[in-house]
Amino acid sequence: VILETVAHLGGHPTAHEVFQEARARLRGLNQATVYRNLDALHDAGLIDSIDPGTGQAGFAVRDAAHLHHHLVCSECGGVTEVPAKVLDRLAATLLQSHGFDLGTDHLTLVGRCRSCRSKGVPG
Amino acid sequence: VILETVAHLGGHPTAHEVFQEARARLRGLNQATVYRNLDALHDAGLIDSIDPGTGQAGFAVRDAAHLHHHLVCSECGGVTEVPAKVLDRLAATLLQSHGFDLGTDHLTLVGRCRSCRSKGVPG
DNA sequence: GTTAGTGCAAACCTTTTGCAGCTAT
DNA sequence: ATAGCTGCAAAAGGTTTGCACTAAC
Repeated sequence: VILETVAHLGGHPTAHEVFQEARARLRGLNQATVYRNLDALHDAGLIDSIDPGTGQAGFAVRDAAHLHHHLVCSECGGVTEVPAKVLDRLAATLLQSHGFDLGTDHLTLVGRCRSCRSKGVPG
Repeated sequence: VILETVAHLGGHPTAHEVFQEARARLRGLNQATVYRNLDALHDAGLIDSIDPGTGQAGFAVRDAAHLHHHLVCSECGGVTEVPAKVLDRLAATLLQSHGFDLGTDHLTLVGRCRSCRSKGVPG
């Protein structure tokens, strides 16, 4: 049911959001159970866990058809999704030079988004 | 003194590590003061704050001569540093395609390190 | 009857905040 | 006295854990 809830919510809901929604289906559901299941599903490779830098983890069903990474603006906190293939070249480079196998989904890249840049605050 | 402590520690100490070390110099120093100063120094652009995905923030003096990013292994938690210029091409691409100005230092990239990959666990 | 998963509540950890006091302007 | 920074203690927020209980094999 937890997995269905994550899928149903779409996007990248936080543990608390999953909890709220799942509890609507299973009365009496406890937050600890949600965390335990989220963790188990993550270990099982069925969901991704995401660190958006906000202090709370996000979750999403693993979906090969919609691999993407996140551009997080350090000023406004806005999140933009970019297709995973944008990092293909970088991934190849890192694999070659450091033997490091870059994750293929839900990496978080921090920077300044277009609108915050155009507001003209010096970097 | 906080700034000196971060510089003296080197690497990417956590707030708690800075606190411990700084307290050795200033008896009675409080954790709240460390957080307040770390925040102020970060706002002033003198130090970078880093999200290593461990739930506690890291800090480092901003040093144009040693710009780098972090490769964090999702299995062993090990951190490898890579020169910032590795991401130059990606940064240019993102700027062009999304108007997104990628941070130049201390980004965190998650994946699997060489030794964990060679231990042969399927990914 | 042993294992796995649950609710509940309390603990945990990092970080933030309210407040009173000190220092220098 | 006023503004700014401090210590202290307590709160906040997200997450984890101990324990007793239930359901399943």
